[in-house]
Amino acid sequence: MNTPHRHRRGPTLSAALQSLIDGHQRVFEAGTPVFRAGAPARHVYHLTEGRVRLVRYGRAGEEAAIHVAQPGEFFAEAALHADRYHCTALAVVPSTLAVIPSAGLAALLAEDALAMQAWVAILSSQLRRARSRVERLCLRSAAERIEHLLLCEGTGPACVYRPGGSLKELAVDLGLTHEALYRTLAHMVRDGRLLRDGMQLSLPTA
Amino acid sequence: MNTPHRHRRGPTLSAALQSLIDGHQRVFEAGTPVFRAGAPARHVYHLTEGRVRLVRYGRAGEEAAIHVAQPGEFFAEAALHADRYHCTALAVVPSTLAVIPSAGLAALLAEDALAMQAWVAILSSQLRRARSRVERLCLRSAAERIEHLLLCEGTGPACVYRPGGSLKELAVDLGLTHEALYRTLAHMVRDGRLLRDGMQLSLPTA
DNA sequence: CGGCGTTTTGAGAGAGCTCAACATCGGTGG
DNA sequence: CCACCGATGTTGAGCTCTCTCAAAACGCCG
Repeated sequence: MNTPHRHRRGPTLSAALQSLIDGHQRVFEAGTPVFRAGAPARHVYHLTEGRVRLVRYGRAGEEAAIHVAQPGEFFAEAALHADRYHCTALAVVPSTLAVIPSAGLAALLAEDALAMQAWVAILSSQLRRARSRVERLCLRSAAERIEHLLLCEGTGPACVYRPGGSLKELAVDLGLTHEALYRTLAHMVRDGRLLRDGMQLSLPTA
Repeated sequence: MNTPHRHRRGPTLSAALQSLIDGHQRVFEAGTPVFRAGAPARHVYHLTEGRVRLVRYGRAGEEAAIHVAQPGEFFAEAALHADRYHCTALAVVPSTLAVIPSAGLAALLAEDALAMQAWVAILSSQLRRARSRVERLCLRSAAERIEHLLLCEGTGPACVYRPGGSLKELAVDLGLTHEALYRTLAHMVRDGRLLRDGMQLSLPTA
């Protein structure tokens, strides 16, 4: 049922930051609210395992997802600077996450320059990836999105990319249905625009 | 030709940060590279006016935009933590921007706690908006994207939203063609799912 | 008035979504 | 060992929505 190592690549956390995470692990059942909009923003969170949806609600009760947190991600970082949460966080599957008092985190960042550096690096890295994903989703065709993914997230000159999870999850990441992704992958391989070795994708050396 | 106040809402910059921006303004002609991939990462940038594309290139020379910076945004913030730029930045129109030495910025952040706090707040805010936009672009229909925009970026209970620029620019932001946006707005107003007063959009109180 | 850009509407085509069927693989239990 | 089950992977056919190309109304400014 589990996929062992889902932690996304990114800057390494400082030891102090890591211990802060390790010391506040809690488990939330599926459907449980982690926090609610309007509540005092007293904690920052780090998702270890599972999935958490951050949503806002309209008058008519319609739901809008602001973000879906993945394992290895911080969320509600704004609790450091805001009084109250502006959205509601819901565990969509059984999830374990670190519930970090924002006061404690603020204190650590204020006194530990290394931790502060790590924190800024984490935010920068996440921002860069989110922006990249925005541009990817603005591309109209499935093939363009896949090429963009390899160019931006692939490693080495061949832009080798190995998805963290299943192709189904990759499809969600690309804003496609899994059928469209399968078809497009097959198409691109047939046309010589993509190399595929099982789960490993790369660009042909033109 | 110009739209006077394009600066996006967000945390206020500290005075020290603002003076750092004001002191390093430079103008780039359209098409001019601001920096190139592989070059030593010695500056962080803040776009005052214009537009800058951050791109990566594949083997075959194909271009992939990582991000398109808007006025009021910082970009290449990662220059604080990385040795070299991982992408190329190109001015797409004549642009004025602050070329901030990363060493100077790092020094300021290290000694001025207020500036550091502002910096973290800026990054958090940008990250939140980028994540929200990712979710918006994952929605399939134009109407859903518009509703999501109002729910996430609108103010007050009616989710009043006034786009910063023209509807044409808003369409780009939503990942739609301008035709699709115009049509969908008209459709939604006709169906009573949206209120429109000139440029001001809001949700009907259900 | 005469451009220029935005806004708006029309018609056609293409791409991805939806629904559906089937293959494949790993695990579970009789 | 094999039957069964669920999840992932894969392919097919039709439909819907957006994109594309086209044209015209509108506002703004020289």
